[in-house]
Amino acid sequence: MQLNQATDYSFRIVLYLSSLAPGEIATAKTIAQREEIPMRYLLKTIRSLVKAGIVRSYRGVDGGFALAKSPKDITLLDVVEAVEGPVRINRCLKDHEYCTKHWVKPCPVHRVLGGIQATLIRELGDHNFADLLAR
Amino acid sequence: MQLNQATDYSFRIVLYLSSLAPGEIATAKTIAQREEIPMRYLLKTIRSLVKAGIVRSYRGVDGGFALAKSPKDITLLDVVEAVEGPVRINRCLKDHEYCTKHWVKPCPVHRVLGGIQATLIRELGDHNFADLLAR
DNA sequence: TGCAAACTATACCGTTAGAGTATAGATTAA
DNA sequence: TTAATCTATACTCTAACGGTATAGTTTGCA
Repeated sequence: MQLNQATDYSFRIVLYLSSLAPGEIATAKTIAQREEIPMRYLLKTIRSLVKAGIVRSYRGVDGGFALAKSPKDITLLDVVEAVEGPVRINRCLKDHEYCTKHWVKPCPVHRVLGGIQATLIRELGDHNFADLLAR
Repeated sequence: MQLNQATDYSFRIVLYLSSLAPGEIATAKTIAQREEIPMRYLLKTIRSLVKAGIVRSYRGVDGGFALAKSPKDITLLDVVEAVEGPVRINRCLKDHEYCTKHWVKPCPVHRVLGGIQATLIRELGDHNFADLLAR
């Protein structure tokens, strides 16, 4: 029931890139040092942000990373899903095999957890990185 | 970011015990069969519910398990915490070492996640097993 | 008294996911 | 052409998860 380390790093990566001038590029080395993330692990982790269209990468000399869109268009949810995939707080919400055991209708736990998960997703989606920076 | 199998089993165990007459005892074998939980794993898992004061155990012949209190006094949160410990959605909310890196005040991600976690905890605490059964 | 039906305690096992490292390769500016 | 960067893939180590095994304790009852 916990976001993993890569996600936590990713929050900090995106927050840092959000603090730069629009379009400004930072190298992996700079980000790693600033945010105290192991360099090679950062390189691996940031790939999911690139693939998700949150971060853009530039190869070669003077290359590096920059946000692919405006901080206000990136939410916590975007980052979580980029790194961990869809938010599912319980297996029965992922695989309907579970929880249909002794209930004709989906079991009540199933339904209530579904509601709680929906709230969680909504809240994560409600916070973008422009707002975060402003605080 | 997912509740584990033991927690899911525990929801079903408590829900089943809630459906019995007050004070009625069910053996591990019965619960295991009804809820399709491996018997030995159930015996291990249900210990945390006993230790948390949610379930009472009775040893010896005619022994078994029953709720230690009324279903309306047991919430989803009680069960989650009994099995997994306190709900912490991010490491920085567990260990203040993290996230204080480049911020004098706690970092904004930290603070927002704290709020989201509070909502999650409140919602889990809002649903008791009497309500769940009634649905 | 002794036995069998239950739970308890502890320890073990196999698999998977998480966190991080390593190596070789591709791209690009100068 | 070279050096600075990112990319791809694969590897390692550890801890947690899910489950099993064994031996022990408690209790009702014949």
